[in-house]
Amino acid sequence: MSLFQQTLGRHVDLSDAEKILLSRFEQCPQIAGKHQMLWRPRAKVGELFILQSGWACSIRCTADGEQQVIELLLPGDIIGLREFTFGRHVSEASMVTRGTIQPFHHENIVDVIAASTPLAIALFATISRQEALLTERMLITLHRSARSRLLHFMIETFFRLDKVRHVTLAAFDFPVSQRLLGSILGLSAVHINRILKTLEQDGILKKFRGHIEVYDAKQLFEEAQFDRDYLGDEMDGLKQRLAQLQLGAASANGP
Amino acid sequence: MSLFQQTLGRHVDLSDAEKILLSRFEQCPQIAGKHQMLWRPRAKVGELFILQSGWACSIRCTADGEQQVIELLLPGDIIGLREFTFGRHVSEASMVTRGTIQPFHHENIVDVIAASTPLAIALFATISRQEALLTERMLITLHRSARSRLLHFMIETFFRLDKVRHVTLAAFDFPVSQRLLGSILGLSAVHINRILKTLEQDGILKKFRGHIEVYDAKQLFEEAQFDRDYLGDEMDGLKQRLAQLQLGAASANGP
DNA sequence: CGTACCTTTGACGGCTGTCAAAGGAAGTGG
DNA sequence: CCACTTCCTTTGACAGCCGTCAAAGGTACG
Repeated sequence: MSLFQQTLGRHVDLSDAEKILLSRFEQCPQIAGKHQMLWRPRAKVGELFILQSGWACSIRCTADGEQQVIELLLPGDIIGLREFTFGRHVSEASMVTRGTIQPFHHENIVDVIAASTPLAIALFATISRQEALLTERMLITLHRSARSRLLHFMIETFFRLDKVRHVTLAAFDFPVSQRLLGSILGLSAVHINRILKTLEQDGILKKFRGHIEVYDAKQLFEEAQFDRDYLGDEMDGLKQRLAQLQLGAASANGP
Repeated sequence: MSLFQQTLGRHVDLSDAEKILLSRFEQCPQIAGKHQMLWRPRAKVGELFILQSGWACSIRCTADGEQQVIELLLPGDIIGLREFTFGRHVSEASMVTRGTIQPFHHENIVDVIAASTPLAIALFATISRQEALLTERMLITLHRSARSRLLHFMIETFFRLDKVRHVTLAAFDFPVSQRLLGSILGLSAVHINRILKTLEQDGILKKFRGHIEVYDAKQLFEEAQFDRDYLGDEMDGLKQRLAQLQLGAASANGP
């Protein structure tokens, strides 16, 4: 099963027909270089991308040339999902590392929604989870210290990675520069550096160029006050109704 | 045309059949009192609400009893849309003022999505706009001063109100206490008060209990660096594809 | 008429940004 | 393989925004 099917399949059970529908999106994979821009701000919304490998982010560029990172995108994520109903992009998107992307036209999402209610719901669940990530980040930004924010972001990213492909907390890849961390968390790169230094001194973790080593997971989670609830994939309340709908459709179309 | 139809109709053109489908949601309106809680945190997701009149908000309550406001909801908004695919609520919702709400079960959204692709897309557009609001608020929180944040929030709320029912910038209702403003913007009530005082001294605006009077709109917009892009309803790129789909469906079902 | 909440004001302190400068790492082209 | 450039990391000094605490007056609601 492909990464994309796996991602949407976290929310609903996919039939063979639906897998075929999705496989149409997974053609023409492309290599995207580090820092490659995927669309320009204010460009008409057209191509979206499934991120197969590598990390990406969406960015807002302010009038005074500052770069503000909106979200970090990991393998399995759809780049641009948040804006596919807009006429024009309000953000720009670019690769954080080199990676593989599969472009598709935003109109194709409409076709999928029209063709399969379960997939439509799965897409809703996907965008809702994305919004939940954003909500959590906003609340934490508003109410916690820089150190707690940084720790929380590292744990969140670890869990998101772990869902896609098993990684270990003790040591995992984390190709995000201190400057980029600052842009994501709304802190200066200087301050990020100071925090990282104290984290190392306190024996909690060490970020060493492209990866993180965690020395004291217990204290890490304690300080970050991490609550996994918002990362859940389950959709219990709706699966039942989807099953009813499919039964109804089957009997209507049946012999 | 009802408020709800008007809200979804901002994104797509509604057929008569779709209006009938939506009218099913708009039964049994209820009065909800000030501060009335609409669901408890961690409750199973069940009833959602169309807000017909009055203001509401969704809230996260932390372990230490602090209240963090996630979003402000205005007439025409769907309360709980962000969480309808989740098994359990991660937030709680409550009324800011007295108002009217129309409850419906979250499974009904699935039925609407199954019954009408244009309505499904309109719901996507709605949730995407909600996410855009959140994104904007997060970026502004991360990168702007408290004063700029407060001004920006006031303007945003004005435009959201103005979409639903024409209001004037010179004087409009704004039933949000200084404490609540603090919870929304992640500032202490004390600091909100200090900012409001300077805003009045600078001749920009005055918040007087339940409403705002704007004295100097030009300077207001200038300081807030307000950019309307993210509030747009248009969905140009997808309307065409929706029309194609409907034509296809019509010829398939036709005589 | 009393109680609870909201607003207002002052003093103080800490977290975090800005500026500046230097050393290190990595990618590029010859 | 080396020189060069660019970006990233590290460190120090200093300033300012905004939170916290405390207390008093005002307002709404029962």
